Amino acid sequence: MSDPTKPTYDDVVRIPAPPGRGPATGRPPRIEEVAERAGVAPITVSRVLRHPEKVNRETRDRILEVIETTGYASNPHARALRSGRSNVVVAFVSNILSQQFGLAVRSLAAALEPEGYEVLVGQTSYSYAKEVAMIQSLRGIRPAAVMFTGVIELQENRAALQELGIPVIETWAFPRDPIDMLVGFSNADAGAMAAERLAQAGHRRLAFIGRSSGRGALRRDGFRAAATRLGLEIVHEIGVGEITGLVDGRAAFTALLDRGNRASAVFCANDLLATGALIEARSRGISVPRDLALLGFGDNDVADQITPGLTTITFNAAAIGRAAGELLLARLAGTPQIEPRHAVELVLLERGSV
Amino acid sequence: MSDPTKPTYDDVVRIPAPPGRGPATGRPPRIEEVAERAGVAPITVSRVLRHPEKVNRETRDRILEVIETTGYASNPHARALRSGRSNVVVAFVSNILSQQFGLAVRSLAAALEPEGYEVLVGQTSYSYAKEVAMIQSLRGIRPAAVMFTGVIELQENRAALQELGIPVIETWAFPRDPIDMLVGFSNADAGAMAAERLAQAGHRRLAFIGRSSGRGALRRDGFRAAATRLGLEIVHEIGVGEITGLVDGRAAFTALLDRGNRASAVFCANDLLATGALIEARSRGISVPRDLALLGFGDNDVADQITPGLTTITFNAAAIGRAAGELLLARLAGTPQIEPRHAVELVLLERGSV
DNA sequence: TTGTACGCGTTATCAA
DNA sequence: TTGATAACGCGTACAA
Repeated sequence: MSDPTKPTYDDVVRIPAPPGRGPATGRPPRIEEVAERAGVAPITVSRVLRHPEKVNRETRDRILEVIETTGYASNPHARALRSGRSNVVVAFVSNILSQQFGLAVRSLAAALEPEGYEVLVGQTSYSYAKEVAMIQSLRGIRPAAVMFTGVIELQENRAALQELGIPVIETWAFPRDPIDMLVGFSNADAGAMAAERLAQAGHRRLAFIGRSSGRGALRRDGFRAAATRLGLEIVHEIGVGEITGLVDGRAAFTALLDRGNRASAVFCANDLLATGALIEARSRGISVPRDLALLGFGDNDVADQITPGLTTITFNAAAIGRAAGELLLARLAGTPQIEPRHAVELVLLERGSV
Repeated sequence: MSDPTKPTYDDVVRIPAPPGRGPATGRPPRIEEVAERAGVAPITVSRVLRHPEKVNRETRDRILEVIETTGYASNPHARALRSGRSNVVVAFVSNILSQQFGLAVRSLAAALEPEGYEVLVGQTSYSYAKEVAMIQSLRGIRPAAVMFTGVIELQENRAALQELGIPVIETWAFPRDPIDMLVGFSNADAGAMAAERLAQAGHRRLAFIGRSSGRGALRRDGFRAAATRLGLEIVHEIGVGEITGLVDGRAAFTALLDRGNRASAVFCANDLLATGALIEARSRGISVPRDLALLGFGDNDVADQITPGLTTITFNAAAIGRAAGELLLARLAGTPQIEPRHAVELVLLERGSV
């Protein structure tokens, strides 16, 4: 198409520097220089930054002014090396492409950054090997805290994380025994809500589409249990592997039809799957919800924009990040008596596909 | 809905530790311990890790064995402090929720991690203030390199980045004068391709929907120039601010209709906008492409799953990350004579909306 | 309230 | 090819 060897140049706008101090240049200033200019010892400058209340008001103001004019910022490596602790909070997501995880990480960062912490994102890719490697690398980085968008299943990693001696937040589930702190919701309850909603709509024969490990399995188990309790029958279960896009939902739905679907309603344990299923159904002339009801979980961006809107069970991902940030700040500030579990509410969004 | 105060516990699977070495526990081993066990000085251990060719083969093998059994990994803070350089490569994305940026970062990480670099993701949120602050913080972190999913517009930041003295990669555009290295495509060409494709389909009166700053503006300018050249008329331009979801595309399309649309084809400079527009058109009974043609840019996940598929101009985001990784590795390895610009090909994906 | 002395763990530099 | 020494920049521990 375009000739990649001779692209037209883009006339990118160049925004001139505002008058005043130019860009910080050369070597960053060290604490010693700030101390000299302010006529104090380096340790006093350090105290102004770490324990301002321990420094005389006038001295502090003078030092702060020098810090301001020099643009001094302490070297994070030296700080981490000396104190054995850094201001980095590492957030691990199992899939960097997930919108929900992105929202949670974003609000975590929004909560922590004003307090001087830096949030960095790592990816575990639903792989245990990767998870082991990343947790090993934490031993060197010594972050201030770690958050996972998920829970840790490998005992080995649970132990390793505990040994780090830093706050650890697990999310996206509600296990009996979190490693340390928890901001999550019950996946079992989500599955149960699904069965209840479909029963209420009069469905008796149900199908399930979802991952057969991890959180998908937790939702499936809750779905199964509630179905049994309500006297419903689960006539098909389509297990899927890693979910990379809408295409997986289309494939799973096709598999359901290939097996001669006998269900009148389908619970998809993930909205990407549900949306894909909805698109596939429509392309086959299957009317949703008239011919078949579809219920999703997780609420991604597309779910409420397609027609009919996808009815889904969801929660506020940003609220998870926010609550995680607040828990962490409390713990890092040494607040005693923190309730280390926070439950996020599940919500049923009615949009017409059931 | 569910009672958030009493969620059901999730019975998370616990995967037992495999037999063999337990989790790394306690303080990480220091180089001194490794040296003692191997009967050498610490510096020799360091050399085995940094410049293995400078160490006698037998000595090296003996040290490597001790490293293996102890699980030693050097402390990144100490290393960065002493050597003034870390193994961290920082990738800044303007929006952590973007799928395309995610793909690029993912393949950047895949290219760099085998070589011992760690990729950390930061977010600039399309905000200059944020960008200034993050670049300032780089002075302390001293990363091995930086990548941006975008180009830097503020002269102040361009200068600051140059002063860092580390490799800097800009992407997602093709400016005349990149700060350092560049892996991008021409947004002007993308706009031109759009006009050409619509002209070829016989359209004479066009509309544009997109951001009126940044890369959106570059595509618009290319679109305008080509339209003029081809004797087409751009009868509407709908500028949008920050794009957060499909809803922005719906709103922009509605705005277009409110202005009494006279165009027979619309170029949306972003697929989220285009998909939103397509959904809005469908919900209003406007047939695409019969009543109105829609052409997008960027190819997100949804674009090829909806009906009709969105015809779009795109590129391989993963290839950008990969090429950036290779350029960086070459530079970091000190390879002389690197061509610091890499152009990625634009591709027209025909899917029925034009 | 402020300062002195020292060490965090590593690697650059120079010497052997 | 290997080692001794010092220094990276900061903050803890303790002293004044």
